[in-house]
Amino acid sequence: MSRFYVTTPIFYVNDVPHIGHAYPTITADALARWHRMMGDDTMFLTGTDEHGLKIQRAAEENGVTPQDQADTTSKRFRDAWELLDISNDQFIRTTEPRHHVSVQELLTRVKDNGYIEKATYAGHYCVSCEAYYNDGDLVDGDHCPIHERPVEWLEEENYFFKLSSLEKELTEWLTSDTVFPEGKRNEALGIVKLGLEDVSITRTSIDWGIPVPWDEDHVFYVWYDALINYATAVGFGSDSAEFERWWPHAHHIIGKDILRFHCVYWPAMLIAAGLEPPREVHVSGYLLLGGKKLSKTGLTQIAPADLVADFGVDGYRYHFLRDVSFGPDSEFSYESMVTRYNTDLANTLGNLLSRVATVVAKKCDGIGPAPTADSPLAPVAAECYAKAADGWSRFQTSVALEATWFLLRETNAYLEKHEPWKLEAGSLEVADVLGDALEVLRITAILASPALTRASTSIWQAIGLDGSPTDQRLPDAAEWGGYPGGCSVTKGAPLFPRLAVE
RNA sequence: GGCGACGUAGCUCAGUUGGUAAGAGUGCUCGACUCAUAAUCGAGAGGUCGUGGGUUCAAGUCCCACCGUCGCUACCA
Repeated sequence: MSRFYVTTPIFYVNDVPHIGHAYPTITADALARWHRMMGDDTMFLTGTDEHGLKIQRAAEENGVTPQDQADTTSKRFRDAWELLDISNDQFIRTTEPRHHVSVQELLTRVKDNGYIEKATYAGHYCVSCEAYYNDGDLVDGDHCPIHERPVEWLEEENYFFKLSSLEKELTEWLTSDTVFPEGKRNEALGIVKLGLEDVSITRTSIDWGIPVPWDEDHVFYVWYDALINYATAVGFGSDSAEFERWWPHAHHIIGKDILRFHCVYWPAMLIAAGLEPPREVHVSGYLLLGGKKLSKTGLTQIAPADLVADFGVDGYRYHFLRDVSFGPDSEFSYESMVTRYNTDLANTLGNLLSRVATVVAKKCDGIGPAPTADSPLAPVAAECYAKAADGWSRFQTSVALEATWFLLRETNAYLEKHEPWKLEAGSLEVADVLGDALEVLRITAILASPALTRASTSIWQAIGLDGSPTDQRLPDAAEWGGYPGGCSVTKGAPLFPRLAVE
């Protein structure tokens, strides 16, 4: 049995959940669900990032404490993930006591190992980014290039992390199979090749953060506190046996905007602390609207709940897992969501279940027959399973689902070829054809369950099986012949009612 | 300026280490069917794999240049 520890970024609580947050979270969720079915020891973590100047100021503006501010927004993320059937094992918040202990412990180790020193830092600071900028990076003289707001001049005595002394170790780590896709690994490698400068990791200008244990005037800069959440959640600083169990099996899913932090700073911190860097980092692109970043389009105003209202949880999840190719930037469009829903979910899958259920009712008295061992669909199912498993293992969710749907299309063609609705009721041939189709529905319910958390169970029940698809164990459950026959097949309301094209 | 990514059918994209006459879905055209959610099935049209060179028996897949889009980074200031 292998271990699979998957994480999403932890989301900053100045922003409410939108589809840009939901995308990596759904991806991580589907992967976690797949690995659970594979029988892997699986841990799925998400959470919220709650420290920093921006939170402190937002709280002041709202007339509440930073903790209140964090509590409110953090809950909105938990609610959003509940709505989307996110099956995270843990939800970490960086304001938790266990995280404070963990951060202080990890960075103390870094310091004890000689990787932290004191120096003065001064520069243009963007409160929104929580980052310093060089003059050349600014636009319009004094505006942050990301937020296009004026930066502020800050000068403070800080502790620095001696990143520059870890180039060799980082190059070594990045040269192995660690960052995906490969292009992103080269990008990270490029950052290291250009030469690394030591980075400031503490602040004295604010107090909404985790105190530096060896100097009470300082708190850790929010980024360095945030990264450590991945270690905290699996027991660093609190449960060494648990930490041993999960680390370094981490698979981080991130957006390309935080590549530098996850592919350079984070592994460097771990190495400096005498720990192993994460196993893998998977970098996704941006969701775009009209070729522009989500954050610049107003699309962040679209709450997942709005789309769930139109497409259902399954429709929402399926669209992002199937239509977004993990890695490159991806164009978001409502129209393509409608198309995908209608063709794959309503037509290919939903309609297949409907027609099979109807014919079983008419020709087999509603009792689903067993499949045939030598069905021509058996090798197709085996190949689709292999491709799907490969897709899931490479974080290529769209590849995995495309492979799964191929089996459904072949099954529709198989029905067309044998026309069971024209055959004699109760005949052997009609039982064979319908048994094969039901077997495909059983296998598909399992293979699609990481995406279709609800419909997969509906299909399972409609073809008369007990339990649920998520209780099945792969790869055995995907073997042809698992449908026992003799089950009562029921035709319910359409699984995915077609959506009118607007 | 330096480094890097990307550029494959109208659209969205697969193409793992170079090798069967370029793939899928969707869209479009034609035909079939009517069990089914006006669903399904079949056939077809549609690509100089950004452009131009090069390496090789063989390149979408490697090398160089250029064009386009984007990113990281530097300097001048």
